[in-house]
Amino acid sequence: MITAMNELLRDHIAQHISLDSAELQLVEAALEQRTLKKNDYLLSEGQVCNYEYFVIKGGLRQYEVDPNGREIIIHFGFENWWITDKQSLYSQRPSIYYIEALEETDVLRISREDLACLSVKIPRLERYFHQVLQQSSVMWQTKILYLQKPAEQRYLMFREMYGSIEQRISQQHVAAYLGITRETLSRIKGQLLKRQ
Amino acid sequence: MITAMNELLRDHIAQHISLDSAELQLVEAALEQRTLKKNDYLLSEGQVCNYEYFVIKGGLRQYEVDPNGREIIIHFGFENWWITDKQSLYSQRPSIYYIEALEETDVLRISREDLACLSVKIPRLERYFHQVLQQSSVMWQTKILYLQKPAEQRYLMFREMYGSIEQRISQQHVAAYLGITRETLSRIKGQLLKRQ
DNA sequence: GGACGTTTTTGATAAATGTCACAGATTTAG
DNA sequence: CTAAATCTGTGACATTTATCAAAAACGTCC
Repeated sequence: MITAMNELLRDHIAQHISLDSAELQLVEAALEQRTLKKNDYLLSEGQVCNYEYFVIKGGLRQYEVDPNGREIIIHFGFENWWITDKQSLYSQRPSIYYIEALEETDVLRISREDLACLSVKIPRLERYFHQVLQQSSVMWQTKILYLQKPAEQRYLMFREMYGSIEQRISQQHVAAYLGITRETLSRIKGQLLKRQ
Repeated sequence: MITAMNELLRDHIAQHISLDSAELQLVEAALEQRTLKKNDYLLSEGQVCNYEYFVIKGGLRQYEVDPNGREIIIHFGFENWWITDKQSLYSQRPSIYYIEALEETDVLRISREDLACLSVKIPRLERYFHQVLQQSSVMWQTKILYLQKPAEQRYLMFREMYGSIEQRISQQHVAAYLGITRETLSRIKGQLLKRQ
């Protein structure tokens, strides 16, 4: 039997807990693969989010559209990241976010129900998801810290956190992630270049 | 035997999972109570954080002091909240944060090691902490969203999230939490009063 | 009840960031 | 390969927010 579960996810899990092949097969059975073209949506405002998604190729952005039509990006998801709207997933209420593909993207998804079942059958899996959640919590805390600093410092932190991935994100999306306008970001980049 | 564990925590746990009295006693044995006077520190910059703290009375603020000496508050902790520096706790590296009492405060603390032991003995406890973490994740995500909006909207969201607790926090601390100056916050409050 | 320390308010001014308009540059689709 | 669409850079100007200084309000301790 050919395993459908991507190596990336298997490795990612293995970094946190070890599963035997029977357990891996259980996990695998709960996963579905989905492919998105650029600008396709994984989730739209008003939908109830029912899945956690693991990115195996490509990139996504999670954003809100505010009453003035402005997009506020709160999160990016690239290879090896889990992404979902936890708020909607846990409350089972309509999401206020869009999750959209920035490029051609492959994800594995697992439903809330399947995840709950799996957690009962494989308690160690809860530890894996707990550790993933801890990591993302720390990231969010760091982002909160930097959002309270001036624009230039926000951009520098973005570079540190997203490193090589910066080139895959358009400048307007970086700006929307940092809470500044694209014009301001453009000027900041110009100044940084002049200074170095 | 008199139980040292505060009712607040017992109720808080009971809202998520149910423990029998033997299990409760195990948890209790791992907890220590600490009392802080106003302005006492639970954690200082440079220390490695080794505990998770549950507030049973009073309030705390978690903040960074930036290179210019400005305080950036990323989080408050009041009754019924767990508070810690997860970044330091998980990495066992020195913290960049202070956690300071805003008023006379009682907390229960549990060490990282004891928590790990307890999680093995009482697997359900992991679910409790997972759910607590999920809740705080959602809060942080909401804060990230609002930090990308203008000052007035940040203040309004603060009011919604912290409601009645606002009166227990000085205005300069609210400002430091919202990433604006106290002067700006004062003017915003003035305008809101004039408009309503 | 006063005196002290702290916090909040207010005003004048400076700095940072946003807005709008448009010209280049780059990417995409046919 | 070219035309259209999208993204990025730049300038002039508006708006928001920060800074600094001082006065008013508040709290606390004798």
